This record gives sequence, C-alpha cells and structure tokens, in this order.
Amino acid sequence: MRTLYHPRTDELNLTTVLYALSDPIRLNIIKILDAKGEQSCSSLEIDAPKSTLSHHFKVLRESGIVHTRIEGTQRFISIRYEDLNARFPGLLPAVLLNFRQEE
Amino acid sequence: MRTLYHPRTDELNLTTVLYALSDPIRLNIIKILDAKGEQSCSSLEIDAPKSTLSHHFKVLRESGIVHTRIEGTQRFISIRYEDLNARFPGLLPAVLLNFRQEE
DNA sequence: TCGTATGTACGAATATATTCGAACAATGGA
DNA sequence: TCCATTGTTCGAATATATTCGTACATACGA
Repeated sequence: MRTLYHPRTDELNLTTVLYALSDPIRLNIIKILDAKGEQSCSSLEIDAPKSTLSHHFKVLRESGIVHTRIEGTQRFISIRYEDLNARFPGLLPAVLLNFRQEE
Repeated sequence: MRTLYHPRTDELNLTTVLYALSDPIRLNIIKILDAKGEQSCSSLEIDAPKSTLSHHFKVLRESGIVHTRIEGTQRFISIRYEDLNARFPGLLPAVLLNFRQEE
C-alpha cells in the first residue's frame, strides 16, 4: 500500500470519532501519542500482537484521529490535533484532560 | 423494577461514556434532551420500536449520561450535566456544541 | 376490578467488532 | 541478492451489540 487513506477535516464524523475513542487500547494509544508526540508503531510498546495493534491503528486513522506518515519500513503516527479541534472544538482536549488527571 | 441503577459520579468511566455517545440513535436522544430538557421516553418521538428505544435508554442511564426519574407509568429522562462535567470537564459541552453547529 | 398507557425484560436473529496467527509487502543494509 | 525489520492483510474464531416481537410489570382512571 503506497498511500494511506485519511479523511479530510470536513469529513470527520462525530459518532465515528467517539466510537474510535471508546476502546481502551485505542485510548491508550492516544494517551501515549499525546504524552510523547509522534511515534512509530513499535515504539508505543503496547502489549498486544502486531496484527491487533495494526487493526487499532487503522480504526484511529480512518476515523481521522491520527495521521500516519510512512518513512522507510516504519510508520509514524501522530494525533491530528488541529483538524480535530477545527471540526469538534474542545472535544479532544476534554478527552486528553481526563488522561492527565488520571495520573 | 422499583429502583433504577445510576452510577455515581466518581464511577463514570470514559470509555463507557464515549461508547454510549457513539451511537446515532443515542446521540439523537441526547440532542433532543439537550434542546428540550427532561422528557418522558415517549415524548422523544424517535422512529424506532419501543424495545429498541428502551435498550438505548438503558445504555445511556448505565453509562451515567442520563438520569431516569419514575413518575406514575412514565419515566422522565434528563442529562446529568453537572455530574458529567464534574467527572469529565468540557466533554459533554464539546459534544453538544457539535449538535448545535449542525443545525 | 378491568382496561389503558407507559415502558421494561426476555430471547433470538442478525450485525458488527475484536483478536490474533500466518502469510505477505516494502524497505534498507550487509 | 539475501535477510532482517516493520507493519499490513487475510481469514476465522470469538465476543459483543443491535434490533425488535412478545410477554410482562406498574400505575392510574373509570
């Protein structure tokens, strides 16, 4: 696969975004990305099989929450802060705030 | 059933709340409740069988998003604005803001 | 007490998601 | 070119959700 699908900002759908965020593993991925910034898939060090993680990366990317950049054999994932905030102002910060409070 | 289960504010779980909000019918219920305030189940006038709606009311109530008050044969549902905002500041307003923008 | 109104509970069918092993693709270095 | 690294895709098993008809529960008025 050469190019990866990323929905445009105006295509972001609220139920889709909320659904993508409603899974513990995916929320954990977002938590790490928020804390550390852009990361390669493997550097996240989440204890789950590769294919399981790949599935969750795809859900996050196709919902528009993350952007995936290909570099060599690696893929670097980052949160689409600006796009999300443009489409759903305050939504992601409210979710992220909860993480930060937990720790 | 005499008493209905409602989770305490400190028991509200982020993934559970996000999941409950990630369904179009449930989001529509919240949209109507936000616009009109407390409503009886039937007054929402959503085009779906009673048992289907009842299921969604239960998901919303058990996730802590709505409160259900029994009065006679009716049940009045309302959004738990304060509890949600205490537990997840800004989350619900961000979701509700999106509704209002849509119209 | 009987009937009506309001809504839940149950159960089964269907739909959708998650998980993960195995095979595959792409890149880059030796 | 061969191999290791990184990650995806496929497919099947399993788990979970949704939908909705039917039966049931409760309250209230006649």
